Amino acid sequence: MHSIEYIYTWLFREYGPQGWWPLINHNGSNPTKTGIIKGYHPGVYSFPHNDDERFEICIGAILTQNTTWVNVEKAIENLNKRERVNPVSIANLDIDILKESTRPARYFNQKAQKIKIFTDFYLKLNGKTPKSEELLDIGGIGPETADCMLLYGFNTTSFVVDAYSKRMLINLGLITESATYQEVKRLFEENIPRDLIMYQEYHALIVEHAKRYYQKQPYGENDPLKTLMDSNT
DNA sequence: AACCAGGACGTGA
DNA sequence: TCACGTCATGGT
Repeated sequence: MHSIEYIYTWLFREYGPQGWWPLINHNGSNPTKTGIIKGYHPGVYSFPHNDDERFEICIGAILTQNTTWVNVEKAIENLNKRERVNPVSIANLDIDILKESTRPARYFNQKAQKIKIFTDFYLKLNGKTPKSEELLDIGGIGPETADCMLLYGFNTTSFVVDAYSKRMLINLGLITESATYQEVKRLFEENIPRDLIMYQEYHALIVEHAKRYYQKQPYGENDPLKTLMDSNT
């Protein structure tokens, strides 16, 4: 078994199903997770159930750029108090109200603009699944945000790479600092089965694991997974 | 009180 | 290409 698949097996056995992507309108929760309020649905893979939920995932993907999820939840809750979070109401929502509501999620000027632009794009989709390149061309949506939308919102088996993934793989000796987004993405995709649920769980599991061992420097200092992998070769 | 979150983009060399 | 600055809240 390749190390990439071994890591997944270990993480899943350690932390279990993660219930991503969290939806704040969903009353599920997982108190074992770090710093979580609500919205996770561990072991349930039927999401999104409708177009509004899909849209909420996409908006959340934009809001969580370089930001903690608890702050994103606050932003979405703020929005939810004023408007039902769906494409039409957000498209018609005053930009200043949007900024005021999403303030806790950082960079609110930029993100409010991004959300407006994305919402117009979303409405034009008419239920279709966008290509990755289309998402990247909108502006304000980079590779990770696009992959999050595709993987969790549109159920497309496109692996999500983030800063944590790189940090962990560097520490485990599987890549170097110079590895690009696409290179890391390919490393994952070429070494695990092309399975939607596994893609979804794997990225979520990395975040959960990294929150514990890869937040403060020196990164991955007492990562039990590294100790295990070092002793096994 | 520094440090940094589930990034993206513009700039100048 | 790439290293670096900007964006600009809130928890630990």
